[in-house]
Amino acid sequence: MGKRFPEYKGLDLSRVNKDILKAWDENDTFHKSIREVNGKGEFVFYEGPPSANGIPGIHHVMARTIKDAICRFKTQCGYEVKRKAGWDTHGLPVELGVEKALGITKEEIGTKISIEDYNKACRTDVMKYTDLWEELTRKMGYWVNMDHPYVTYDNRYIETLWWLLKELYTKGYLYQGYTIQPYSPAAGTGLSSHELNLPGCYRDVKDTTCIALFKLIRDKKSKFLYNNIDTPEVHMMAWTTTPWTLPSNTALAVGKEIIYIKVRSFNPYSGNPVTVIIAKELLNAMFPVSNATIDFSEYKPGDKKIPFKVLGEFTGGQLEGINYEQLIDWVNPGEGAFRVLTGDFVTTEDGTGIVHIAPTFGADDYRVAKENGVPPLIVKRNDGSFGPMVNKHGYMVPISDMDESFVKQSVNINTYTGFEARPVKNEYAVNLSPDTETLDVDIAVMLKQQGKVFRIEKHVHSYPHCWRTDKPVLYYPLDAWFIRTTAFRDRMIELNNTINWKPQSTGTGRFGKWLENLVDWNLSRSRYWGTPLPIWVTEERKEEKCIGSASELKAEIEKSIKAGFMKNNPLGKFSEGDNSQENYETFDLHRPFVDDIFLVSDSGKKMFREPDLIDVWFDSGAMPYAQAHYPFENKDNFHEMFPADYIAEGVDQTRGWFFTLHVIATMISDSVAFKNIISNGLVLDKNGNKMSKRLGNAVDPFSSIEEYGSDPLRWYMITNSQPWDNLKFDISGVDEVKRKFFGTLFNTYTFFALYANVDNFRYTEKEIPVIERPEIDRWIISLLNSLVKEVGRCYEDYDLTRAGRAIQDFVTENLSNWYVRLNRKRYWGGEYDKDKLSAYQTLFACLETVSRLAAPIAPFYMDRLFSDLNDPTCRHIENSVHLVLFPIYDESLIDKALEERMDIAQKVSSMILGLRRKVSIKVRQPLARIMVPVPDKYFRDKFEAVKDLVLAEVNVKEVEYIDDTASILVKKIKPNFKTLGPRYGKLMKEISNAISALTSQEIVAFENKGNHPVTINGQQIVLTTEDVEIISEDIPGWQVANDGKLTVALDITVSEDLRYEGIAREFVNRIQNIRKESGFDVTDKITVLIEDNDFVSEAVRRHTAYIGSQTLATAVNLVKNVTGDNVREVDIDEVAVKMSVTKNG
RNA sequence: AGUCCCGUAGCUCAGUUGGUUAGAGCACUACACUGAUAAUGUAGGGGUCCACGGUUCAACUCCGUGCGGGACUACCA
Repeated sequence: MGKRFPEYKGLDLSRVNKDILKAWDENDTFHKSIREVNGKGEFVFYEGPPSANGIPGIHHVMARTIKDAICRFKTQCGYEVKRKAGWDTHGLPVELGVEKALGITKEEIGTKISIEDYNKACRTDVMKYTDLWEELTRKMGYWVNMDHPYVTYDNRYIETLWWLLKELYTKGYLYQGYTIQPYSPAAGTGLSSHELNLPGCYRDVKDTTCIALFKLIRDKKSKFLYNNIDTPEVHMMAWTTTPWTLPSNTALAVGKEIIYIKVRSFNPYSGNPVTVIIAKELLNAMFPVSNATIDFSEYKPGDKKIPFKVLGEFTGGQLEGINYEQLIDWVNPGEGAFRVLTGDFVTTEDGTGIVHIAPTFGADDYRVAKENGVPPLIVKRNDGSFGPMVNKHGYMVPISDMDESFVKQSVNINTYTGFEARPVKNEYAVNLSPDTETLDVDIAVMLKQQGKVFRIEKHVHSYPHCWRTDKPVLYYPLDAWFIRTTAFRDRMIELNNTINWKPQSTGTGRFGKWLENLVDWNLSRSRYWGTPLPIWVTEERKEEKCIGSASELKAEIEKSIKAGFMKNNPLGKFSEGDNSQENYETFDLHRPFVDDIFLVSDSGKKMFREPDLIDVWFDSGAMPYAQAHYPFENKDNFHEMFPADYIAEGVDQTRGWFFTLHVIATMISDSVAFKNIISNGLVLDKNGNKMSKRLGNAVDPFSSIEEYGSDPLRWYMITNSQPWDNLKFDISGVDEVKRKFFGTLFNTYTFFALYANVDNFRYTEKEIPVIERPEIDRWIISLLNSLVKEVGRCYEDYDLTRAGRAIQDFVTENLSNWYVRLNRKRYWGGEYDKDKLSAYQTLFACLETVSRLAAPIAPFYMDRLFSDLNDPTCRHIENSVHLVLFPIYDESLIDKALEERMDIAQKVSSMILGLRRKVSIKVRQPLARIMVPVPDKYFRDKFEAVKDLVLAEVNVKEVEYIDDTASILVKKIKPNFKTLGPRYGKLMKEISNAISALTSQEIVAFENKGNHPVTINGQQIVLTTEDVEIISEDIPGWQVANDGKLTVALDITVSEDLRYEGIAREFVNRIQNIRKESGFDVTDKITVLIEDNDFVSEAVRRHTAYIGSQTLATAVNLVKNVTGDNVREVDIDEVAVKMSVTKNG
């Protein structure tokens, strides 16, 4: 005798979680699952490295379930899925965390704490929650290989990054440029965006603003503006809150779609006539409506009210390309400047709808100028370097600081002299008397004198301030290293089109649009804890070297030692070609150690490392290469691990990891980095708010797993909504999943195990061919095969949600609620015959297949279910569902006609039960017959096949078919819009009316003839039966129910015979209850004594055998007085009857 | 500001290529059922399918414009 199927008291998924984890450990199941079957090869998955300096949240369970499920599925398909774990260790969050913990600021690094100690702290801090992460990974059942995770701070990892950077550098794709960033002249440092978001940083200040008048140049392009005007010139008006940037103006921007108008008026300061251009919407902000009526002849210079007249309108697009004269001629920027551009950032919310562009002092300005080939205004300084007109201290560059020949060539000394060396904001100067006019005011006054300004006014606006010095921030060009991603834009778009995105819209939309608007990747970060830029330059920046490996660095240092720039070699102990961790721990490529390495240039000059770090996104984007320490290792088998078949992360990574993976793979390997991708949405709290520790609405994954186990959590997250929709996480939903899906599946198994053990079913008998099994078995087998097909297709398509929902639907609706419910009697009692065996084999197959289908999403319980089924039967050698291949469906077992028949049976049963309910006749009371109208010629055969099931389910003896011709049916007719619509179009409404107007006789005639002519608007139309739907709606005098085309009537007459039978069934019910209450085993034989009572005794007499067989009673006796043990009084149709039920012998 | 996602019952979600009674589960109410029982069945209430326009014989579905929620990116002259 083999093992029994384990039986359980209750379902404790938390317990299952723990037990299965233990089993996985003991059997080393995970490592065993990393194998290939049938030569399937590898399925490459990349793990997006989490940062272990934060505590894992419930959303990580979501993202990781998506990763895990696909990997498990592919394993089941026979692929080897290696999935190396990794840790993201660099970056700002780590640094900020350490700064907070140590109570220091960025400026104090290097003074209060050495960079070395600081980085040491970062290195420790970043791994502080490693244990928690590993615990979550384990408990949630996320199978990822943690044996040798890649760590981004590892020197080997960094070495690959350097190699990649050198590849880019050598090809000319890594270059130095500048970018406009918030900069504090007082502190001499750039500010990061989070520093600008510190409270109190944005402050209202009162600045002098002005609306400057830019004089257009009259040529072919601008010709149309000079029609019907009486001034020689046309000016464009542009507002600025920073007049000090006006000398750096090199362009104007308008909105392409914005409507602009030409206005004739007067300069308020000089009183001279002017013609100006302004956005139509802002006309009245500049020219009050009331002034429109003032006669021009009445105006005198100096008048407060200035008349105006609109002369014409045009779009911004028409203005594009027009040239204008430089507003302030201090420095000549050279060719290409002073053009009107179009920019999408231009609005008509304030100002004039025309934006003054100073590429050196605004990020938008910089971008739009660059895109249009407009030069920034840059001066050459006497050290040979170039820079904006304002120096790093916030002063206008003194002429003495400029390069002599540059001054001669490009600077107007006459006009500039009065302004040079002045601070652009008075706050930057130390000893300035408080009443000193600002540069803004003086520039405005100068423009006023020249007639180049239309309005000067004080304006209060919000402006960012440096949180350290309290002084205003400038947007200022700062040096930075860039990757020339724009050179690969088209190729990246092309490659992106080959990627299978889930959802597709993220790929074509969010990601695709991002690629189209690509700008070069700014790689520089002025921080401490990260991958250093491997570039050394000489002091005058003429010579550069990019280092691409540890051995190269070691060799270069040797040269430097020879040249006398270094005393010893920090990489002295490093031996080339030895890829061991020990060898790579003999040195450190981080700051400050790399900063102390000086190299020698080819011409013999000392070289210093560029102090920047690289963007951490490069770290993670380079992960396909760096996790393999490519090309120092894995050079020959790299194609086996690149590109990835599949990755998955949150949609917030679109511009992060997804992008950097794509860029680097495109630029280095001319390939995609991943072929399939699921980007999931956020996990919100149940009210749709973002979870945050601060608000206290964050859900702790550990306690949820502890309470429910991982499976319900995983199942809920996958099936509740599509992963890319935000998930409103509600723990009661997890509870529901537990009850509905896992509870039902567990119940089904328990039911099976109970009887299989009673009958000693061990699946040792020969398999009964499906064709020989009863209809209902073939039905569930057909559905099961359909399910395998559907679920496999969904998984293949990376659609976990549909897969999970299909499984759940099968288990709860078809398997449990229909198949098992209708078949209960086949399992219990009776002979161990072919029918019973068929029932066991069928139910076993369903349960076992479900365990394999659902294993990717619910790895714990499905493993339990699988082994519970497999241990006694040994159908598979493997002891875990995760080592067994995914089921294969048999198309020949899918019988759609059978599925349709059963659908009819389910609907009819449901309708009859509804009717019983309506007339309050219990299902236990047998009824004589139902009547079913036959809607078409196939129906009768279909129904015959499922007749017995229906009759048993609803406890009715007979079915009677009613033919079409019978006149007792009341028919209803409905037009079939799908066939009529395309044919008759506009006549539909009339046809519909005509059809509904048909009488019952006409409908019958129509049915018999097969067609029916109608006349609509004088047009003869012949309707066929295809064009309408005829249903038998009612049978007068009967209890009738409808569902779509199906109609059923119930005969509710209860004859004496039926009455007695009903009472007998009542007894069976009571006896079963007593058995259960008394704690009898299902197999115990009993003796039943029933009080001899006029009302019920006839029923018992007639049905003694029936009662006995149903309740395993060896004797059912009527006695005068019931005595002895276990005497009870039960109610049979409101009559009290005494009876006793006792266990035999 | 741009790009993308979402908006269907009190809640969570389905809704195939447009076709006329818009579904399921949960919750609620009532009544049943009970050898699967931490289940189950039947019935009921509950919907301007976010709004407005358009295309069409016909729109929850397609198009446009808004509104609301969310994500990312950029920024305010």
